[in-house]
Amino acid sequence: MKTPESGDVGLTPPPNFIRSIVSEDVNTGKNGGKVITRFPPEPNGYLHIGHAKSICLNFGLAAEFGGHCNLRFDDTNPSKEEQEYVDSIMEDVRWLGFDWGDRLYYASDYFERLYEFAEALIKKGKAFVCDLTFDQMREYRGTLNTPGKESPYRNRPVEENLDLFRRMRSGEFPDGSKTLRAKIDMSSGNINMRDPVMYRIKHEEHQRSGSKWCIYPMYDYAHGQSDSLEGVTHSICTMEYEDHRPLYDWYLDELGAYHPRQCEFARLNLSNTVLSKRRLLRLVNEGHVAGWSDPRMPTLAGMRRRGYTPEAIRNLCERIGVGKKESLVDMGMLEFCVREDLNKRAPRVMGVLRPLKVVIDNYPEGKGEYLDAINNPEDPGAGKRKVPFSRELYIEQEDFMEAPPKQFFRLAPGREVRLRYAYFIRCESVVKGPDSGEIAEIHCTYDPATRGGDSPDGRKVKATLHWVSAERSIPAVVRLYDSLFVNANPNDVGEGEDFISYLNPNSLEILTSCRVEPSLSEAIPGGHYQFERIGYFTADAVDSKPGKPVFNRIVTLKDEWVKIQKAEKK
RNA sequence: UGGGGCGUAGACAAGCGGUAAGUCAGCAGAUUUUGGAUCUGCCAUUCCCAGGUUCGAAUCCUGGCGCCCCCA
Repeated sequence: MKTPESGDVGLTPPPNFIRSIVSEDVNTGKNGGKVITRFPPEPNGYLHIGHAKSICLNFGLAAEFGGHCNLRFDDTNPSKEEQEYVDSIMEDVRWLGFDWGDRLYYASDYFERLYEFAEALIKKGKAFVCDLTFDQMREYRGTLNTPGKESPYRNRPVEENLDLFRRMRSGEFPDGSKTLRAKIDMSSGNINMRDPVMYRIKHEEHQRSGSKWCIYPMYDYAHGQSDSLEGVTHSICTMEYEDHRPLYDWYLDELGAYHPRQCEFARLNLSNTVLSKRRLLRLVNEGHVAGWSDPRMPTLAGMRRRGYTPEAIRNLCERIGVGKKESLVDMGMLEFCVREDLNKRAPRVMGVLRPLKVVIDNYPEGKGEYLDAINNPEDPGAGKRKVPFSRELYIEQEDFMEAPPKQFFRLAPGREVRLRYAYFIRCESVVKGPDSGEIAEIHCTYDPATRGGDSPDGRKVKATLHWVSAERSIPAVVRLYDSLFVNANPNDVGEGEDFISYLNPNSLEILTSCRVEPSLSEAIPGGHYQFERIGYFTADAVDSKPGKPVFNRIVTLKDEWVKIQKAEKK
């Protein structure tokens, strides 16, 4: 999968057992050497990074073996699905960089075919109409350790089943009064095989088929047959469906239909966040986040808003591999992927998050000048820009210390540092606030001979600071995001505990008095920038406006100094 | 007292009978007008445990143990 922004994704995909299976099937000429996969989301939630793993796998395999991947909405449940989700899913898959072409399908389009299959099974004596209520059915099902009992309706004659099923379809019976069940084995150790329900009655409007149907197929029944109808060769799903495979196979075998091969892989877990639909829904509904696309959410919509790139996400998916083992991928891996991507292409800019005023006493009052700054040292083609310098500047509060520890080599009284692309400055004095004793501003002198940042006499400084002109910078709002949860695995909660209690109270900090270089007045919404020495940011796609930029922090830069500080605390 | 799956470093993950790849993290150094980036070196005598087979086992066999999923 190539994109204009990054052409190196997926060129040499690492080996994994699913690729081996597909590759072998291709080599042995199975399915005529064709590979057709599918991504089958249920349109009842937003896609998250766990889905991205599946999307990358399915579309990636199809691309690698010259096949294709279908996008199929598994919209068999009329009560839970909404157009909002359908739209967001399509947007997210496209954003990730994949294209299903004209292969957009809906399971609901197969309702008629699915119905015919069901009648075929009835005629074959492999399915029956059951009058057990929901509760009775649960009773009859048995438990993990005890076999179930056969339904008293199990041996209805074929003709009666056919008649009843047709009347179910025509709307003669109320919701829940009857189901169509497969006749398999009530004593199976695999509970999925204990005469599973194929159809239930639901007098509900379906968003696509309207009121045409009042019976709807169950997932297990609809899914495999949909795969079959589409000629899918490899039906790739997550491990929890491994138990369902015997049923998947059973339907197809009894029907004598084209039989795709189901393969299961372990779903993705990411540290410090949650990826279950139920939990994400709770975060949204209980207002812990500002909706599905809150930049802290692991949804693709949220990650996009946060500023993560599709390249980074695809790279992550490749790096983590595909296996059957349950795992918890460290968020650090994702962060590495974004840094790696953005380092190559994000233009560098200067912005001061927590400003501290610096006055250059020996710089002429009223004077101003423009200095050359390199847009991206990693990309010579990115060119240069002019940054305004003046007598009064802002630097980062944390770049100055009155009484620095030994390892701090930024600005301090009497010490000289470099202002990036500008001059060497030396701190001469500190002015404190009237009451609090807080540092109000610092006074420095500059060395005119160091213009641009080089010293003709070869003297060295230990630090280079970013800065902005007090007068010629513009205000900006910056939102600092951190992980949503404080513990690595919020799913792993003790008895009676709620994952909500592990929410990170500091997952969002909004800074409103930031100053950024004037070029950022035109920051492109959704564009990516590296604030030198701080991190990668995106101009918020919704809130950022010309002249009034709003930035989201995607990820910090690696920072040796915070590491040192942490080490010293210990 | 059923069925299915999984156990290789702090986190991922190759390996498929010939003597433990790679990535992230970590550590050390070089370099650096971002304490960024880059570069170099280090980081599992051992693969859940115990037996067995073999000249040789992470890989094969037997028996344990642990974790996950399925009745919701």
